[in-house]
Order: sequence, then structure tokens, then C-alpha cells
Amino acid sequence: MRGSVAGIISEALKAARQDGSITSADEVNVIIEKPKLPKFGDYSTNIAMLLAPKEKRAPRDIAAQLAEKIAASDTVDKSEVAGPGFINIFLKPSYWTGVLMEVLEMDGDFGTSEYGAGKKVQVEFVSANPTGPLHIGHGRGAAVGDALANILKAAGFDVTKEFYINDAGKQVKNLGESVDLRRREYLGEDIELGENHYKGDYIKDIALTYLKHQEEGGVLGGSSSIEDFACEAMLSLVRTDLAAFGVEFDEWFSESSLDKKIDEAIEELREKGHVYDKDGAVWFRTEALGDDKDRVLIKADGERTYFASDIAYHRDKLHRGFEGLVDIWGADHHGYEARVRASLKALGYDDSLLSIIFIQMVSLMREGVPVQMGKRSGEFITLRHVIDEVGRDACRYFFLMRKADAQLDFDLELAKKEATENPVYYVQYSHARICSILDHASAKSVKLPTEVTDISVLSPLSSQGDIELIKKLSAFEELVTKCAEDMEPHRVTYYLQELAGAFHSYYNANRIVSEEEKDVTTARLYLCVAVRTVIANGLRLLGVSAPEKM
RNA sequence: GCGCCUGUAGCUCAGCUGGAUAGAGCGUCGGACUACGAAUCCGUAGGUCGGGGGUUCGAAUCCCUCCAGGCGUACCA
Repeated sequence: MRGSVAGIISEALKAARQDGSITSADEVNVIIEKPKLPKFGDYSTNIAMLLAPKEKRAPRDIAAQLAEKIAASDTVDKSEVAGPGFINIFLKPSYWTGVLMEVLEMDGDFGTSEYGAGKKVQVEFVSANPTGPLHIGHGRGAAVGDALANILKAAGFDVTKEFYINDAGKQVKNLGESVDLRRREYLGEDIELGENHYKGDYIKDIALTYLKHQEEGGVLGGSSSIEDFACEAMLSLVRTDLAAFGVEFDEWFSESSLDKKIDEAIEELREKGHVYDKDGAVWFRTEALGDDKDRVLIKADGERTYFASDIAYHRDKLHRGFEGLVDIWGADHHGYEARVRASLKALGYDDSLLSIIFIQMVSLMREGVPVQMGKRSGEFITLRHVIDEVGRDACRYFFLMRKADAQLDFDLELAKKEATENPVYYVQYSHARICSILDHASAKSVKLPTEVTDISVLSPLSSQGDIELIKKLSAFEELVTKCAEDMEPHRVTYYLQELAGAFHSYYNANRIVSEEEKDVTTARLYLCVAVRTVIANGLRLLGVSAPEKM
């Protein structure tokens, strides 16, 4: 779409250079945009304004020469010079029916591109400690990570989704102890929970399950420690919740599997001269690489820090051949970024291959009033609770409505409302509505062939309304690549709301199925099919269903 | 103190590498179903883009500074 407009412009520039009206041979970073106002055309470019300083001539003068050459293209209806030197390009309706044809042909693939060129990227997200159920913050990370992975895939990247299991540190030990204490409690002992022990009811559940397994003389009786058992149980809970949320990972990477690799990583840093000993601890010279201060890798007591395993983990990712890394972290970890980047640089990598997306806080609301979360009891609102209450679709959509690094108010009541004010229903409704229109049409025995073979079938689509809607569809392709480039899945929700809105307006303004005008009906039904396709493709990127009935 | 994020309509937020008259939803107010789903649509009102400088043909967008809010600044994980 935009590509071919860019082609028209560069052809015009080439022609101008050939006939000598443009003399500078410098590359210019041309911007092609879609003007807000229809009188400024379908596309507009600032190329003349960029050339003006190089040519040392008035922008409007240059624009006039280029506009003439642009108008010569057979897809261009007319081309005008406006304002300080914009060139506004008006395309022929046949251009737009061509676009519609493309949507229909590509169907489920419309929106995909080769932008990523098969580059291997890894998206690591959620990575929650297996010490408790997932809460809503994890849910937001899961929704963003999964949607981003879908978008990157659509944009032509080779994507791997990974969950990093923190199963080596002290917190897993605390988990094991917590379960063990509850186990002994069930056996009649008096117990006292320490400050670091987990107090949620899920701990009791695990303790009970453990006892049951023991009674049955299960496999876990001897070989496996209660700590491993608890960790496994927690993980399976996490997997279940993620499955309920529709999120699947390609890899589950265990921190404990790193072990020797941590020493290797430290050794490599030492060889490269980034490590020194002080006060009985081993330090990493991160300050020289952009961090606020140097960091400890091995504590005076001999334990390796969490940071040390994180270095080893990222090193391992790169050894696995990923050319791009995406880490999705809670916003409270942003202080961590500088040291991780420092470690990549120290290991000899360009740290720009790592992108970190920070997930800001979610405030749960109920009709505008914040939902209290008992901090003392340690009872967070779990992701599972929210999925069960508002449904998976609404939950995912709401998590994706704001850009990741902006705080999000999640109103449970709004998410459940089946009304205009709820964007999920608004978008899904447009899909269901189209399905219903198509049913209606076939009941009236207006049948569409499975494939459009002749573009002239679409030629009745020439009104302003028809063209506007097709334009909206065409924007989807570049939206997807843009979202991939900037790693901002939230824009898909805005786009879908706009497209759904455009369709609803169109529907109210135009009779689609009409028995008198068969040609118009057929063409419009194809337009409906294309809108439905794009809505479905967009929702699929978000991991939200596209219902045929609601 | 230093660092990161945020500040756009009454509310919640979009605004792509600087572009032409700053947008949407909700909420206000007023309209539209004897035809395809009114879970919809149409219209109306509402803004010194936190303040002040600068860069240029042109700034919500880039730079500096100040103000306000959030978060982070561990030999914790």
C-alpha cells in the first residue's frame, strides 16, 4: 500500500533528476503520511520541503514539478501542491479496490510481513517466582508478552517465548519450609511461621497433597524433597493459570540448570578484566559501563547473587543463537536495567540487541472505586480470580489497552458490561454483526463465491464511505509492522476500536443487502468479509476471540 | 541527592521517525429502530498539550530549566 505510494514518489524523483529539474543526488528521508482531512488527499509527502535546502529553491516550486510527475502514474487520480510545500496525492478508486482484493486474497495472512526477515528473537515474560499464584501484575505481563510475540511473528520474526523459573534461590527454600511447616501442623504439631514464610492458603493445599502422596506411598515419598515437590506443585498451578489465560510458552528455563554456567560467566568477565575482589566479595565493574555503581557477584559468605545468575542467563540466551532479546519486567525492576546492559557490554555484545519492556502497576477498580488488597495477609488478587470474574477475552483486552509503561486502571465492572462503553464488546460485536449480516444474505440467497477472481466485482465500491473503510483496512499492514518495530501491542486495540467504529458507521449509513441492487450487494458483502477478516486477525494478535454470535 | 516513568477535554487515555484546523471513548445535552443485530449510529459542548525558555519554514513531539506525582536507588530474591 504505502510501499507502492513510496514507489510512485521515488519514480517521480528519478524522472525529475533525469530531466534535470532536481539536481541534488542526496538521499532524503521522505515521510509519507495519511492526512487527517480528505481535502489533503489519500497520501501526502513532505519531500519538496526536505529537498528545498539542498536545491536552494522554494519548496512549492519543487513540489509543483514533482506533483506533475506523480500525477503521471496511472494509479494516481490527481496530485496537488498545498501549504508550505506538501504534495497531496489522490488515488483512483481502482487503487483501493485493489487493496480490498489483496485483503480478500491474503485472508488470515493479511497483516503479516517480512519485516523481521526471520531474525531469531526471544521474548521472556511472566517468569514469576514459583512461590505463589500469579497475580494481576503477572497477568498484564503475560498479556503483553504473548501479544507482542504474536505481533513479532506476524511481522516475520522467528519468535521463541520463554518462562524463566527462579527455582534456585532462597525463596524456593522458604517455599519448601512453609509447606513443611503446614505439613507438620496437619500432623498435630504446633508451628510458628517465620517472617519469610508464605502464608497463603495455597501452601496448605500443597501440604495436604504432599501428605496424600506420601500415604499412597507415591513416587515422591523418598527421592524427592518436599521443597522440590512444593516447587513442582506451584509451577503446575502457574501453568494451569496461564493455560486458562491462553498463554503457552515454548521454553521453560530453569534457573537451577544454570549452576556451572554462572561460574563460567563470572570467569569470562574476570578474564576480560571486569571483575575484582574487595571486602571478601567478588565485584563486577559495572559503573564503568553505565551503571550507578559496581555490583557484587559473589557475596562474602560465598553465595552467588541473583544478578550473577541473571548474567549467566542472558549469556546463555545469546549462546543459544538469539539475535534479539526482549525481557518483560515489572516496572519496579527498572533500576536493574543498567547493570544487565553493562553485563552484555562486558561480555562483548552490543546491548541494543536487548529490549526491556517495563510493565507498570495495575490498579483494580470496581465502578471507579479501588479494590482493596490486603497487603498484610499477603492475599493479592490473583489472575485466576480476574479471569473467572470477567472472562479471558475482557481480561486480556483490558491489560492491552494502555501502553505497558503507563499505569492501568482495570475496572472489573466495566470489563463485564455488555455495552458500548466496554471496548472489548464493541470490537467483538462488529465481528458478530458481520457474521450475522452474511447469514442474512445467504438466507436471501445472495451467495458469495469462495474466491474473488475478477476485480470488477468490487468496482461498485466507489463512494466516499466505501473508500474510507477500505483505507482503514489497508492501514492494518503497516500497523502490525509498526507495533513490532516499537514493541507496542497496545496500538492494536486502538486500531481495532477505530476499525469497528468505522464499520458500525458504515453499516448505519449504507444498506448492505439489497435485492434490487445485486452488484452493489455483492461488492459490499465482500467489503464486510474483509472487515471481518481484519478484525479477526487483529483480535488474534491480542489473543482475544472473535465470536460469530454474542 | 541521583536515575527512570508520567503530566494532553470534566474522567480514562491515543497522538507513529517534528508537519497543515491536537483526536477517541466515557460522561453532558439533543436526536435516530414497521428493512441486514439499537451490544449500534448521528449531532452538540468541552483544550494557553504542567509552566518558562530554545532549536526551525513548522514543536504535544527534539534540547535546557523549573513545578507536580509515581517508582527505583542492597554483599534481597
